[in-house]
Amino acid sequence: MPELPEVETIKRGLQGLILNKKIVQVHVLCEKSWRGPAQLVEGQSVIELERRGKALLMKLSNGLWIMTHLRMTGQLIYVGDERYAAGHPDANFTAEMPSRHTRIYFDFEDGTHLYFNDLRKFGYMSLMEDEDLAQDAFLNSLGPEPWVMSEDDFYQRLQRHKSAPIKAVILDQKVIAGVGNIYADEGLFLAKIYPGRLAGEVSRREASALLKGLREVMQRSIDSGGSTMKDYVRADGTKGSYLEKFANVFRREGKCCPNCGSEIKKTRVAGRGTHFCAECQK
DNA sequence: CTAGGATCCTGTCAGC
DNA sequence: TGCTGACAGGATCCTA
Repeated sequence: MPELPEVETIKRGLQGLILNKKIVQVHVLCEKSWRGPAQLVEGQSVIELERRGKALLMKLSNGLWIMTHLRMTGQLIYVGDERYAAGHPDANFTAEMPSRHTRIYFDFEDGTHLYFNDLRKFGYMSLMEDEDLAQDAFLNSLGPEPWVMSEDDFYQRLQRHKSAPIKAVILDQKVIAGVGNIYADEGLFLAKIYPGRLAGEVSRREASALLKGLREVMQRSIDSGGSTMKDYVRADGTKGSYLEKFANVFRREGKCCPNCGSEIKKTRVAGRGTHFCAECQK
């Protein structure tokens, strides 16, 4: 689930909560979810947080890094006097920690905790040295961040995958970093491009609109605080969804297109659930 | 090199 | 109620 805006939200949220706090113990409840000698983390503190695409990097005081990839169902939950939960939105946001989906957690010196939960165990935390980071296959193959890439570069990259559906191409992290299923659908909607169109059929002008659309919807998500506990549980206690804050089509099948009023459809493109307006997106 | 499908894992939901 | 299959906000590995 967590795509670029969600990871950015986590990064910003944790910034004020865990920075420079000494980690006294690491609990690895699921071996699959952790890579590296966990004891090297104990006694250290997080001195810096970074994000690359959908990966979160925590730099430790001893120079090592913890790279976290949340994949489909990962979430990070900080519990202290205040609680901060972000990532894949589900009932764990408000549940007692650790829960049965907690894979790893950290105890800080001040008695607070950080929990890494991941229902499907696709995500992981990896302890790395500078050298490992420099050689990491995933990080090295990442395409540029949406705000860094030029429109020309984006168009050229699309042209390298002429016979794949445009949606499949923008989901490819080697093409552009951080786009996942939600923002792919939303960006294509804003650019008025049908997700199944072959990338080779996308014009230079449309590519430009698509890059702008992706930036716009991601920025809107980041500005409104991504997926956190706050919007999962509304002030009145009812369950909300952060998608309400920016989504025009995602998980809105059967509802009205905010643009033209016709019915939003759901189909499959590139093996993924895909939402679009057949009137607006050609 | 690209494109497409299976795969990792757990849970939920629709349909019988 | 209980079973079965489809599907899920991701990325990799394998094959053609």
